[in-house]
Amino acid sequence: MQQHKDAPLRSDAQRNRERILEVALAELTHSADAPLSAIAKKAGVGQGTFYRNFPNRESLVLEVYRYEVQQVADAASQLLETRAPEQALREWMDRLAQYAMAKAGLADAMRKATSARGSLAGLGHGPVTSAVTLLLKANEEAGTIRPDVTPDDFVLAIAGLWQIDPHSDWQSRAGRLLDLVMDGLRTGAPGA
Amino acid sequence: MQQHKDAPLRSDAQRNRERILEVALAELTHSADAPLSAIAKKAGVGQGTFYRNFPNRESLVLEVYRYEVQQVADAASQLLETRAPEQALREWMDRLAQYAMAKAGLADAMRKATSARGSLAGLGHGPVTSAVTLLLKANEEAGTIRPDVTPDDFVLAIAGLWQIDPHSDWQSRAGRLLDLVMDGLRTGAPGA
DNA sequence: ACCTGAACACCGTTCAAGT
DNA sequence: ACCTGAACACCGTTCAAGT
Repeated sequence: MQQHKDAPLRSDAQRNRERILEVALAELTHSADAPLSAIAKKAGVGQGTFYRNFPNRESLVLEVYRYEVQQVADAASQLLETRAPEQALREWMDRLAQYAMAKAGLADAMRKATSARGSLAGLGHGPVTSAVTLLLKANEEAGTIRPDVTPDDFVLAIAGLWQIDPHSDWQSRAGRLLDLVMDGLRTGAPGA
Repeated sequence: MQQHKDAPLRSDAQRNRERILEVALAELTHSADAPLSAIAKKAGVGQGTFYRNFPNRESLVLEVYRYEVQQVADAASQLLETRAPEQALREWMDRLAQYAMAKAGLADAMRKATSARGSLAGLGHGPVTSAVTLLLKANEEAGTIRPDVTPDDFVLAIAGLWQIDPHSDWQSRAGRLLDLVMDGLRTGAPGA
């Protein structure tokens, strides 16, 4: 008997939750593996309170970046309105790279949000997959990319992004990778 | 004063080191994050002995898979002798995928062996990079891929491999990814 | 219904004492 | 020169006691 169906949190509980998220955003942005205990402490809540809200690290990370991830996802449809499908796709990828590099923890969140067995809900297969589906569909219909590319293919193809060191000059490395991916998406029939 | 210049290890020390590696291979292959303490225990050595040989997890992983990684790297030149450059490249990628999927810990080793800031020696930038360089060069000269692809580009392009769950049916996902990468490598001029 | 903080478990790392 | 294993530090997780 933990919590009623959709009962709103008690006001103090809600404040606690918000403070945790606030601190976590700052902390995780700085380094992706900041200790959870340190976050609890800085947020001024006990360990138990922390764990009631976020039973494990993944649930915290997903929640912290839910807003940012949603924003990235939303950019897809906006780009499709103002640009040709091909450009929209490419610019979206650039934005994705920018976000990932700016926030150290976001790359992890993305990996989990897109990974098949991310298990945990929230962004389950979520908004990013939807955004990708949208972009791929638009491009397929415009004939700018081949018609057999799945969102899963795409996510694997850009996985190199999450491996780039945000401190080095990631710009050129990411750019070259995305150029390569775009070309791969464009060309003709797949192999045997 | 730990160890003379190239003095051979005392025989008991050498046996210990070998037993650790033996156990570690089995253990890490099964799950990539097996506790180091468990490995030490199963190998029948004290914690201190373990740490003398492998000061951190990475050094152990690199050493454990040094042989396997070397084998994958060597396959490159062998393939180039018996096959057309394009086929050699593609088959090498397939082998890479197979190894990575068979050994849970090897994917991690690969990431570290190829990552720019893997820091630790051993496979520093090592044999894998050499193998990739070889394969890319042969293909560039044969005109089967574009001439501006660096080993770094390639490593980032196939990074999706390390993200595939070895327990699911990885075959098709890896295959589709590698098809896509091959096409990206082949096509004409890069973007703006 | 929610909070706190001590307590526990686990794992990596060090080090004094042995041979 | 090398080994052992107890001891320490750190972090995640649980839970009895409080309001």
